Formats: sequence, structure tokens, C-alpha cells
Amino acid sequence: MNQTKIYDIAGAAGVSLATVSRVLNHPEKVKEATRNKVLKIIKDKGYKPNANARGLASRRSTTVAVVIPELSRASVAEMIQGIDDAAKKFGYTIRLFINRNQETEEDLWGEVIASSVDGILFTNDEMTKEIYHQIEYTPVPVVFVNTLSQKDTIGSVCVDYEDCAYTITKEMIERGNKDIVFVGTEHKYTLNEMKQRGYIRAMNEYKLEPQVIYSSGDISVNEEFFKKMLDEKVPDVALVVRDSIAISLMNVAVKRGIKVPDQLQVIGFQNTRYALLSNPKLTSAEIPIYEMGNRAMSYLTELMKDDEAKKRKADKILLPYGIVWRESTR
Amino acid sequence: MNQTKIYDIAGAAGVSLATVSRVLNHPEKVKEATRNKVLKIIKDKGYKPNANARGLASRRSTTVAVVIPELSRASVAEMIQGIDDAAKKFGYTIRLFINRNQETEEDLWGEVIASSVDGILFTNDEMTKEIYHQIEYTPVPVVFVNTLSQKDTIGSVCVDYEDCAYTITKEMIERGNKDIVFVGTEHKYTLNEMKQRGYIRAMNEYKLEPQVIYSSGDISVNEEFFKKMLDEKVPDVALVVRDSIAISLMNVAVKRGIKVPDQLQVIGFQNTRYALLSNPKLTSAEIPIYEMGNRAMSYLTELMKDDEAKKRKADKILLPYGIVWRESTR
DNA sequence: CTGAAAGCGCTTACAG
DNA sequence: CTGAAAGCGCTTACAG
Repeated sequence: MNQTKIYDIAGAAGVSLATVSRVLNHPEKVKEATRNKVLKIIKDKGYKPNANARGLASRRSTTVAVVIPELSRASVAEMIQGIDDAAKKFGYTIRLFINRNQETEEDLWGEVIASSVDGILFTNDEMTKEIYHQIEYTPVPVVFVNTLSQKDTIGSVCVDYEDCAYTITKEMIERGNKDIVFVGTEHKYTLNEMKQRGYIRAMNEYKLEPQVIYSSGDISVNEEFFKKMLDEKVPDVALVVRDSIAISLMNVAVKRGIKVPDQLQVIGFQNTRYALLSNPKLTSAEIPIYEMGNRAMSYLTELMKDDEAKKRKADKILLPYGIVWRESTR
Repeated sequence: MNQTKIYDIAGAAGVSLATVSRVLNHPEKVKEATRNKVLKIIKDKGYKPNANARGLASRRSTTVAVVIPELSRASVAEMIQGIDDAAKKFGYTIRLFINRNQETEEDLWGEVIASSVDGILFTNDEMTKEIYHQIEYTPVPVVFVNTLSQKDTIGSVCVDYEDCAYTITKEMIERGNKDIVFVGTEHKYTLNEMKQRGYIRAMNEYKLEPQVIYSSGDISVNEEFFKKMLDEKVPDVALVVRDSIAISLMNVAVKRGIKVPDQLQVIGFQNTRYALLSNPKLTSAEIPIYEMGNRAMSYLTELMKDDEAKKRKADKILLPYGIVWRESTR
């Protein structure tokens, strides 16, 4: 633990430790000659200020909490990349809080607060009143990522999933398809409900009967489910909330000799790597998940530095989506 | 920032702040009655000690750094889940350091040290002398995850990839296959080199000619590459270092009418979710990536609490692998 | 532009 | 078993 301290730098530079601190935090307040001398010594000795001491003294830690429900989905990983890139750019470090079991949500929030971060990035697909309540009393800014905020006071960065599903459905209808089913998940997620609303709106607009089916997220369960579903009838199009589920459906279809896309067209969401590794390759909605993380972190830095910004009505930033047409549609 | 402080608790409980601190850190040193009284007030007020102050005063932060090259691969995400679960169990928080560009490796390490973590979990597929050098001078314990340590002084948790590839190759030979190719990546990774060694050893043992091919990691590039490769000849078996590349090869083969597994058998590594979503489903080596993270974190906690342990020759823990036989082999 | 001093919220020997 | 006091390594008004 014989790390260089600020005292060592001050001693070597022949200045007070206050000056060294200023060089680090408010360089413009230090005369250039002094500053350069100090900077050189800092570099030579490889001095890095102790983050805890810094955080304690300044009441700012330059770290942000990233609260996520689980990491296993590829999309969350990509989001974190986006967050981390922005964090690096603005000089923040990220601290990960993974919340596996909902029960301990409140405890987790307590931990987050106690870790004295300067801000919080939050994703969770199931928002409860309790969470909103906790956020209200949080002393640092909070921004939602890939999660739509229901409150005017909480900013968010998301994609208009409803519009996205609406656009895709409409496009497929105009291409002459009528029998379009929407495949959701048994476990209802807010974002998936947005997709469903968009699908239903488009169907209604064209006087077509919406057909919503809920499948499990589990692949082996899904296969049996999809077999039965396809036994009953083969729709023109299946719009599926997740790429992996879409591919699972497609594989079952192909195995039974159903031609994709000739007899059945399949569309997924998120345009994950799965979409490129399926055969035929999957058409999928491109969701800018990296961008969401990146923008959310940038937005958060504004809130953290600017007390005024916090008071303003929070921004709800909607990022544009895309649709990547591939072999599973015609 | 009107958070409850330790003083508030002490005041409310009618004890000194030293006692409150002891209740938190060395409860056995406090009389039960006192302890319970303090504990109750802590709970009522929802008091959480300030992490920075704690870290500064105790010189322990109860946070560990997780240094990874990138997050995009599903395997890293799963590893972090394993780490986080163990971290929760032992009361640690994790701080993520993502290292995208190797150039700044040293700077990153400086940041890690300065963040005053109690220990470091490190994954990197390309170890340079510089990294080893830096680790030697690191004041806190370091454990490698899914990375084999070349030094006796650094502990690691990994899988014997060489043995794994050897076993698979041998098994395929004994099933009567002779024309077995190994598909690696252009970019050489240490772990992939281990696989290659195992493959070559098995082939040599049976007096068969090893055939090593290097493909790009990029899917679109790969497809062209695999077309050419299959034009030349269709081997009995392709052992491929990554699931995604294996599936890419398989898809190209299936599209040209090559029967998998009848004419060509394909085997991947890592048993990711991709393996279940391919058609036919991919045979793959099961690598306990969650377990690796979990074990590494547990091992690290031992090193962090026990100064003696640090002095000992570091453990190299090898976790067992499995092979999941699916439709892409017969 | 710079320094002396107080203080951030805790932990931990040291006494008692 | 408990308290008073020093100290962890910084930052930041406050003077000058």
C-alpha cells in the first residue's frame, strides 16, 4: 500500500497539497508554470488520487450505478458497452448492480444509494410503484435506459416499440398479408406490451383480426408449443417479440417442411447476432441498444453537473429504430 | 444529501459512534443488549454507511474490480453473473473496467489501482509481459478467470481447453472419422491455441494428418471463406473454436445441400445459446463459464481476507468441462 | 494565484 | 464492553 499520496506530490513540487488538488480539479485556477511542474511530477510518480478520499471530500464519486435485472441477455451487455464508452468519455466509472430476485429490490436500492454514486442508470422491465417511490427520494439523478418512464420527473432513453411494431405490421399488410400473428411471452414485459399495442393498432386500422399468442421464453418448451401451433394452421406472418423465440419458431417450421418465407414469414425484434446465424437469416427490428446506453449516460452526465437541469421536466428521448429485411420475409 | 449518518444513529441509541461502528464491523465485540438496540435504530432509520468514508478509514472498500476486454460476447456476461452472485454472497460490490483498446491497458490498470478495490478479477485473452509486470506490482490480490496464468504467483480459474479438444478429437476418431479439420480464428487467442494443441495431439496419436484452418470471426467474411473451403472438399468433421463460427459453417454447408451430420459433422465450443437455436442443433463443448466466475470470486475473497493465503503458491483451478452431443454429430 | 485549516463519514488502536 | 481521539487522503471555502 505504498501508493503515492498527494502529500508526496506536494513535497516534490514544493507547493502545498491544496495546489496539487487544484491542478487536478480546477487547473485553470493555477498558474501555468506551477501547473506544469506539478503535472510533470504527477506523471513521473504515476500518482492517482485515492478515489474514496476524493469521493468523501468532494461528495462526488465520479462513479455511476448501473442497475440491471440480469446480464444474460446479449442486449444488456451491448447497452453496458454504450454506457461504458460514454462514461469513459466523461471520466466516470461504472458500478454494476445486478438485481436477480425482485424481492430484494428495495435492499438493492439502499445499497446503490449508500455506494455514494453521482447518478444512476436504471433498466427494469417491470416497474412497480415501490420503485417509483424509491426513485423520488433518491438524492442523485436517475435515468431510465430501454425502459419508458411513466413519470414526468424521471428522464428516459428508449425506442418507440409501439410505433416500430405498428410500422412492421402495416408494411406486411400492405405487402398483401392478412393472417398475421403476434407472438408475445407469457411473462408480460412492458416493452413487449408496447409492441403488442402497435401490432393491434395496425391490424385494427386495416379491419383485420389481431391474433395474439403467448409463448414461453424457454426454447424446449417453445418447440412443443410451436409444433401444436403450426399443426392448427400456418399463418402468413409471425411477428415475434424476441429474435431467439422467432428463430425457434422458424426452426420448427422448417423441420416440418414449411417453407420460410414462402409459406410462413417470420420477423423478430432486436436484430441480435442470432438473426445472422439462423437459416434462413431472420428479418428483425434493429434496436439501437448500444446507442441507448450511450445517450443515457451522456444525458445523465448533464444532470449530474447541472443542478438546474434536474429541476427541468425530464427528457424522454426516443431513438430511431430500423428494420433489417432478410431471408425470412419476402 | 440528508442521509442518516453514523452520528445520528449513535445519538439516537445513546452510545458513541465507535460502538455503532463496532456493531457493523465486529458485532461480537458489543454486548448483545447494546447491539440489538443499535441494530434496531439502524434498521428504523434505514441507515447505510457511506462507502467512501468506510473505504477510506478501513483501507478496504469491499468492492472488487472486474477487468474484461469486452462485454459483447455472451460468455463474458454469464461469467459476470457468476462473479456477481459470489460477490453478493460475500458482501462485495463489483466495479466494471472494460478495456476495448489494448493501447490504454496500462492506463486502465492505473485506474483500477486508484479505485482502491480490495481485489481484481482479470480476463484477457492476450497476455503481454507488461500486464504480468503490472500485476506483480499490484498491492491487492489478482485472480485470472477463463485465462490461464503463466506465473506461479498469480492464481487462476480456467478450463483445460487442451484436454477438452483432445478428448473430442479422440472420440471422433474412435467413431471412425479420419478427415477431421480444426477451424481456428485468424486472430490468435491463447485459449484457442490450447484447443488447437489438444486437437493436434489427438491426431498425431492416431497417425492422422492435422489440418488447421484459420477463419475470420466476422460472419459475412466467413461465409465466403467456408464456401471455398467446402468447394475443395467436405471433411468428415469440423471442430470449430467458437459456436457462432461453427453455425456459420454449418449454415453454408446446409445451403449447398451438404447433409449435416451425414456428410459433415460440426462441433463448436462453449455451448452458448446459439447452439440450441441452430438447425440442426449444434454439438458443443460445455464450458462452465458461470462457475468460473463464481469460483474465481470465491477464491479471491479468500485471498483478500487472508494475508497468509497471498504468500502461498497461487492455485490454478481447472473446472470440469462437458460435451453436449446434439444433431450436428452422429 | 497560493496556503493553512477545517471537514467529509467512517474505523480502529488505545485506554479504561 | 465502551468511549475519546487520531487518522484515512482528499477538497474547498476562506484569507491573504
